[in-house]
Amino acid sequence: MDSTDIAKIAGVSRSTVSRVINNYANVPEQTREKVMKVIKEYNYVPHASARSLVKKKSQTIGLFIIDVHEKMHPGIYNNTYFSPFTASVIDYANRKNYFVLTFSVYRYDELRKVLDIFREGRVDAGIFIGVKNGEESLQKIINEGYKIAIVDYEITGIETAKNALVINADNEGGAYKATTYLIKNGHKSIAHIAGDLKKLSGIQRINGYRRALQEAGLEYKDELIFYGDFDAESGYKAAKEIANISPMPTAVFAANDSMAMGAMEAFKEDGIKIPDDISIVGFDDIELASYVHPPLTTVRVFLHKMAMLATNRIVDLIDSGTTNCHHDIVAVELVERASVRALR
Amino acid sequence: MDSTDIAKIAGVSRSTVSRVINNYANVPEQTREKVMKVIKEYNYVPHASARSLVKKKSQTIGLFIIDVHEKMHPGIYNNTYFSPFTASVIDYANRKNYFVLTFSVYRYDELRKVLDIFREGRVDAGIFIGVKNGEESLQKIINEGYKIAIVDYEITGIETAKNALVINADNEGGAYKATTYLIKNGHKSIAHIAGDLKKLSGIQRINGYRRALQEAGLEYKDELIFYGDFDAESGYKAAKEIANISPMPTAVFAANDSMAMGAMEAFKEDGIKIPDDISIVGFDDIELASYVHPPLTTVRVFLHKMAMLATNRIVDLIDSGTTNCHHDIVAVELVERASVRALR
DNA sequence: TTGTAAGCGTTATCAC
DNA sequence: GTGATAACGCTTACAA
Repeated sequence: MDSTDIAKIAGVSRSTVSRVINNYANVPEQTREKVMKVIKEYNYVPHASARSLVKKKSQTIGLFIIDVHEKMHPGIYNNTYFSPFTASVIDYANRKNYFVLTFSVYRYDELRKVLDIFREGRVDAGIFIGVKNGEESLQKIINEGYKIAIVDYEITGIETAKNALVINADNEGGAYKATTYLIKNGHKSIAHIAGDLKKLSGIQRINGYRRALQEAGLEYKDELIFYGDFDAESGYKAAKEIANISPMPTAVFAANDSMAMGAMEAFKEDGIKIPDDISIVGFDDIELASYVHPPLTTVRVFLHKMAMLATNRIVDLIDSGTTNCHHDIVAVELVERASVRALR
Repeated sequence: MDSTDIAKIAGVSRSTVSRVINNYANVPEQTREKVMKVIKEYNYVPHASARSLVKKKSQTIGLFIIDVHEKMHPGIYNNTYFSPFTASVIDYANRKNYFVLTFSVYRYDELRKVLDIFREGRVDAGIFIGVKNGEESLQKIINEGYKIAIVDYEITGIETAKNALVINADNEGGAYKATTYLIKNGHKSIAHIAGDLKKLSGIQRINGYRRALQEAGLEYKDELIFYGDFDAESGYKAAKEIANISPMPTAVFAANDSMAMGAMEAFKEDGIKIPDDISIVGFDDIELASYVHPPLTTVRVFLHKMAMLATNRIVDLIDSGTTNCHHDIVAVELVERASVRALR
């Protein structure tokens, strides 16, 4: 059942069918109804490929979840972290009549294949999350002029990036808040479990920690920084080391909740009580954070809001063609739970 | 940069370029190399729409997450439950060179739009999860002959469904195991918080509960059945009612973990200790289950395995064209944690 | 207002 | 082996 058939049955030409389908102004109500009746009757829908071939528009946006881990447990993809982001992107895109093609990238070399997806014309734009800062394959995509929105990223070479926009959480501010919160609670020796410093959020969070210390007149000590990778296991390892410091720091600021939870587990194993013996603050406020014991004090990131911004902005970019290169910074908020103790 | 350009530069015809791209046998190594060189040099990739137009194949499968709730908190999509399923589908599909178009359906009437996605030729096949049993819109899709795999569903009218396959967890067996486990632990008065009985899993789980009771010679009592909808809130409400029964049942089998956790919260509020005062078993083994206190004893469903089966089966169906209508039942396993107490 | 015809970028058929 | 040529199903000038 294609437009030719519909045209024949309705007694008009293919062009007229097309005009009706596309809601052209210059078709009289009478013919419109006549054609619509046949369209409804035969459940005619224009073929997507034929349409995008001529319109040069696929009406779909690509969602690229980059989830690379040092050691990959093959077959186990537990990136529940991206779940609210993904769900929101799909929802907002669908609302604006866009389809979403989702990809998971588990190794950086797979990112090269992503470029071809754009070249094939399979997507009109892309949304990226989880990319390490300055990633070469991504820069290539930007340089070829494809429209993309990136979460947790910093675009270099701004003049070439007329079609790239960026959405970040206020990582620096959040880390500052978290650390300051610990300081206000009387903590003076605060360790930091840093995240993956190849990611913008990793860098910004350690910076916020540092600034809070400095502004409070506390010394930033290298031996209190533990380099993780945002995974729980690295938080666990860091905590094992922290437990061996004497005197032990009274508090830990972890760059995300997963590492905070890994650390909690390690402390628990060693008989170190939270928050009695050590306080801990995380970042992200993932679903689990409120379920662990004690419930984790953390910095809430509004991933769904970031998804909304990314999607709406990129759709605007496609639809309007404007090269209004945005950089959004989404506010975060400290959520106090029970993993921090006030000293003295 | 299209095939015409490549052809011109390489000094051959479009047909030859096509033959090279598609790895046809009858092109000599020399021309192949000559053409490939140009293709590489100009990063030529065939246009997806043009290709699927003529091949009548989009090389993408649709993933439809049906997530309808009675009362929808607008804008908040917390379906972390589907996350491992989604991630696995995408991964397995990508491995077999398929793309995945994902949709979330939050209201049943939106399901009608899904049919058009098939008609548009946007997807070669679809995978559905979360549909209520016998859903009309889905039956329509099946009847029009589209290739689909459904999770948690029962296909009626088997002769018309040559292209539909089904993947289910062993819900009945799992519920039987869970209930029997409680019985073996000395429980005789076991309440059941049923799930959404419009879903196959809801029905099968209550059936397994019933069979376990019967085989143990225990009476199935209507007043011990509480009708929920798989959401935490309904579990919470059920527990509030259970707490008022006297004598209170010594155990509860909830048809999923969310309801079990809702129930735990309610019991906690009422000062009812788990497992001291009441034992509880859930179903699914979602990530949270091991983090709540006490850690929840539950029945593990291998969603990623079901995703793998669904994806591989549907890809086979597309590629081979065979109408080998499968019905898989994926085994489940009881995971003992700390929410059940042995009586006496 | 409507129809004819060209074109979107491929692949498939058929000669040569 | 390779190159015309005709589809694939649609939109869009252009003509009428």
